[in-house]
Amino acid sequence: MSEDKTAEIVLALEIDAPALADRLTALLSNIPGLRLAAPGEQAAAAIVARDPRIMPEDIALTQRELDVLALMAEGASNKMIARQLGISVHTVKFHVGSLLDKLDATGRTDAVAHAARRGVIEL
Amino acid sequence: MSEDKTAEIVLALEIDAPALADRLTALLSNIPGLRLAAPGEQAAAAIVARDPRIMPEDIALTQRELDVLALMAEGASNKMIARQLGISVHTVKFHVGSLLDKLDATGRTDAVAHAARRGVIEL
DNA sequence: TGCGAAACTGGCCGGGTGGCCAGGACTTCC
DNA sequence: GGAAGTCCTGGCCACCCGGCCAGTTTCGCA
Repeated sequence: MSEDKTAEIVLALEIDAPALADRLTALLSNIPGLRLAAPGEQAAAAIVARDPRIMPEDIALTQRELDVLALMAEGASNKMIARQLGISVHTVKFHVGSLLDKLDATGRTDAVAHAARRGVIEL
Repeated sequence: MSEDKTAEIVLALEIDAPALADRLTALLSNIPGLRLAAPGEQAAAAIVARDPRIMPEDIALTQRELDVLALMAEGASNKMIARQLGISVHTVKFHVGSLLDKLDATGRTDAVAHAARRGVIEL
């Protein structure tokens, strides 16, 4: 398990589109210090698709809503969020309500999942 | 804006670890046909971390717990999960309780976030 | 064959959540 | 001077959630 810091970087290629995958394979196969992972092999990093359609502009969320959303993603309750932001629980619930509406979610768990899916927040 | 089929492939580098990011930047910055994306720029693909330590083998979750977890990630309530799996709400709550325990979460939202973070589920 | 672990179900209850109503203060834009 | 948008607060209430108690069956293993 010698972790030589000059060891090759193993990169996994996780792209479905054959055309793009082929070109990346060709481009990356002859780089000293870099190696593409064999199927199933553990890799330090992976190349994944970035479909632009997934993120149609950050959905109009206000700063306060983003604050609340971030704390929701940490599993914080309304009470904890209120304490953290220095506002009342009622106001938190107000913002959560707006979030559920804007994110088209049925509950706070769904809201966090939706937000994470479209890159509004990072888990 | 001609979409030449030999156009550069734009690759986003989404790696937190500075050391790895730097090495990848150095390795990938002089490859004809490949270009690293500027911050915020739309990319065809992205390089993301694949740290094995993050996933210490799928944490011992039973099949039933995985079923419940998947539905939780969809924002389903205990009642909906019960209906979906054909079991009672009490049993759902039992599994949710085990999930909270095993995932070290304070609530269902936190559980889904934790599970997504360590790759147990895919959002 | 006995024993424990896992899965399933139930009742109960305190507290959390989300939806509804209402109001006020502030800034920005027309 | 409005009008619109954001942010903040309160009360009320049905429902959901998570934790507690208890029990059952089923399974694999020693």
